[in-house]
Amino acid sequence: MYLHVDMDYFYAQVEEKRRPMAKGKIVVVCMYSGRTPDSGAVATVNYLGREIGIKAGMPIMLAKKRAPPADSIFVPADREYYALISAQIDEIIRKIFKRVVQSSIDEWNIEDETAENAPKIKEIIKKELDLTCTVGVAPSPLGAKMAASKAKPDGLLILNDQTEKKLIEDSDLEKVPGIGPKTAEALREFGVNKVGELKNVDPMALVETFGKKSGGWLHSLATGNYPKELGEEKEQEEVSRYGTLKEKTRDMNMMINKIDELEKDAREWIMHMKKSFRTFTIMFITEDMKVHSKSMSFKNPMPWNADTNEEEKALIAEFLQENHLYIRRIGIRFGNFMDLSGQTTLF
DNA sequence: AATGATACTCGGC
DNA sequence: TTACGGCCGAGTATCATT
Repeated sequence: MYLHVDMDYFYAQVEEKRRPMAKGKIVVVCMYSGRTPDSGAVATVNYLGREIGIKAGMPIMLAKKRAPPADSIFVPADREYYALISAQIDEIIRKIFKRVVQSSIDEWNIEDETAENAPKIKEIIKKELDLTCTVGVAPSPLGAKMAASKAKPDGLLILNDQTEKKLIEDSDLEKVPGIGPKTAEALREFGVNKVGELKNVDPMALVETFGKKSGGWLHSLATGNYPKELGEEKEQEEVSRYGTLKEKTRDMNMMINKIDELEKDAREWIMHMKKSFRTFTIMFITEDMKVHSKSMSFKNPMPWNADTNEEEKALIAEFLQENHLYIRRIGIRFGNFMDLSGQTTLF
């Protein structure tokens, strides 16, 4: 039996509790880019805002056009604070359950003998933090997550073998976690509009189109043969920081300055985690909003404060040579970590 | 031919 | 009129090594 806990409109709900001002208002949590006063995107919005069509990912300017100023507040996302609240929720959940895997800042997967404790999670989180969540319970982690999606906000939905099967088979393609707009569109080419209709597609054709892993998984949705186990908790494998440039540019100094600013934070994380890194990547978001990247790996693990200035410049120069578009946002990513401690056991 | 490493893109949240 | 973030892991093609 699996439980899936999903906090309701998490960032916006946390902001509602934190600001008495927000009571009864549309709350739009924004990631401001600093490019112009209102440029940026919506991270999330409460249900009052969703009712009038404001959505995550929407440009802030567009959201402002829809929101009556007197009835709405726009607040900058404060991820450190949300991470703190997330850690408190994590602690609460781990006091109740043994097998827990946190899958994002506001979602948890749990394995338990029964569904009995599902209402208890909701009660305790409400009582201790005054936050609502939705809990899905099902024979598989996938079913539990889809149950939670269906029941939100502030819901509880418990499925058995039959109702889980039905929920998945009757589901629209995009409502299955892992099927996005691209996969859904490609499946429509096969004449598939609901998950259950995947039964009619030759598994080989799915593998052909989507690759071994994804194709096999899609086929499993139709046969009911999808994974029934909780995954392992994994250590973070990469750390990245992104930023928006003041203006679109192809100027090396502008980009290097931004990278230097961004990587400080990422490197601090590496230091705190007592890691070394072997791979780093420069990410480019061009004026057409497309994402590109250039990466390289060192033969040996590098300390958190290793100087990578020359390598960064080389990757940027390479990108500029291959690509003629202006760059709007830039980012840096470190990965391929090695532990600096506890290596003695290797010998 | 098999296995592993690397570079890069996709997409969820 | 247009408007647009910052993360992270999964997946895959291709290259290198044996």
